[in-house]
Amino acid sequence: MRYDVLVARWLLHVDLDQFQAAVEFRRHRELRGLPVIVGGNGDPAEPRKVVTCASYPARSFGVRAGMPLRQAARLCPDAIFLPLDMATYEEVSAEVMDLLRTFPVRVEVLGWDEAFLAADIDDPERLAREIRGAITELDLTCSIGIGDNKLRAKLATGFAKAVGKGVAAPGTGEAATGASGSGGAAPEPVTGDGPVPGAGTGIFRLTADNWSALMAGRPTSALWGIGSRIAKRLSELGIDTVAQLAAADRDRLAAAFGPSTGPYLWVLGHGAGDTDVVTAPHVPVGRSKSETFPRDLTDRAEIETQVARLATAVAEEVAADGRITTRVGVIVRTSTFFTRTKQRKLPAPTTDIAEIVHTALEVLGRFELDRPIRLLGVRLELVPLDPP
DNA sequence: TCTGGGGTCCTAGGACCC
DNA sequence: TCTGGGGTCCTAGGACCC
Repeated sequence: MRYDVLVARWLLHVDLDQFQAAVEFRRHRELRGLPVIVGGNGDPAEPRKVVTCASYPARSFGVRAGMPLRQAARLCPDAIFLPLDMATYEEVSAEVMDLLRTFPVRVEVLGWDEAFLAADIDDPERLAREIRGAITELDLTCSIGIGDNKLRAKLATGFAKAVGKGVAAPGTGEAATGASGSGGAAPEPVTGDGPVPGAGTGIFRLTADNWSALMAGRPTSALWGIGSRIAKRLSELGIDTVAQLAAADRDRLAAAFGPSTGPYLWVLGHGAGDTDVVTAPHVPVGRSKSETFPRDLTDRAEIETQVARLATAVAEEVAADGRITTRVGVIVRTSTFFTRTKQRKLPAPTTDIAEIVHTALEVLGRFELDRPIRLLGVRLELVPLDPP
C-alpha cells in the first residue's frame, strides 16, 4: 500500500458536533432540541455507567461526558436517556468518512467523529464551508479547524465550536474528560484581550500568524497532548502558560520529562507539529476487553470465570480479524479504584483461543486478589501485520 | 453520585548477554 | 573477595487521547 505523505498546504480538522446524540436525532427527529443523554444501557438508575454524549440542551444543565448517569439524571431530571448503539455509530461514521473522501483532500480518520484532511488549495475556508454544507445533507453538523499543521488545525476546532453551546475553546481548562464528544464549560474563548473574532462560527483558522496572539496566554493544558498531570508538573517548574513553555529551556524539559517527551513539549509550545496525513487504514497493535461490574467481585471462582469469558471474547475477535497474539495482559481494578496490570509474553505467537485463555488465567493467578474487584480486563498484543 | 471502555506511546528498571 | 559499559528483551506503570 502506498502512503500519501505529500506536503499539503492546509490541514483541516473536521469534528462532528455531539456525535452520538446527533446520530440519535437523525432517527428520532422529535427529540431535536431536547436534552438527550446517551450512555450505558439508557437506564439512568444503572450504577457505574457514565455519559458518553450529552446534547447541547443537556449540557446547559451541567451534564458532561464521563459523568455518572445517576448524577446526570439528578442534574437534568427531564432528560431523555438513550442506550449506546455502537453498530450504528460505526455505520454513520463510515458514511461521514466516505463523504469526506469525495472532496479533493486526503483523509486520516482519527476516531468515529474526527478526521484530519490535507488539502492543496488556495481557499481553505471555502472548502470548509462546502464540507459543512455536505455534512448538513447527512443531517449532521460539524466544526472545522484550519491550520498549517495538525496541532493547530485540531486546536482551531476548539475555537470553531459554537460558543455558548457547552463547548469550550482550547485553554478553558477542559482537558480530556475521556470521552468523545466531550465538551467543557463554556466560557468565552478569550486571550485576555477580549473575545476572539470569528470564534464560534463553525470554522476557524489557526496558523503561525495568530498562534501567539491566541495561545500565548492560555494554560499549557490547552495543548493537544498535555493533560492535567503534565500541566501540573510543568507548573511545578514555573511553567503555566503556552508562552512560558515555548520560552522554557529544552534541556531542562528533557531532564524533567525524558529525552523524547521533554523536547516534544517544547515543540508543542511553539505550535509546531506534524503535517503528515496518513490515509492507510489503521492497524491496531492490540485489542482489549474490560468490564466494570455492577457489584464488586470477591469470589475467586467468579473472578476466574469472568477473566476466562473476557479472554475468550477478545481472542475470538482477534481471530476473526486474522491477527496473531504475542502477549496476554490482565487488568484488575479494585473497589478502591486501584488499577494493576500484569502481562506475559507467549512462548510463541498464537491464534489458539484455549492457550490465550489459559495464559490469562495464569497471569490472573499472579495477582493478590485480596480486595473486592470492580473491573477486570484482558488485553492481547498482536503481531504486526506484514507490510503489503 | 464516586469515577466507562477502547486505544496509543513513552519511561524506567531488572535480567541477561557480550 | 574485583570491576566497566553497552545492548536488548521483558514487565509494570504513567499519561494522554477518543
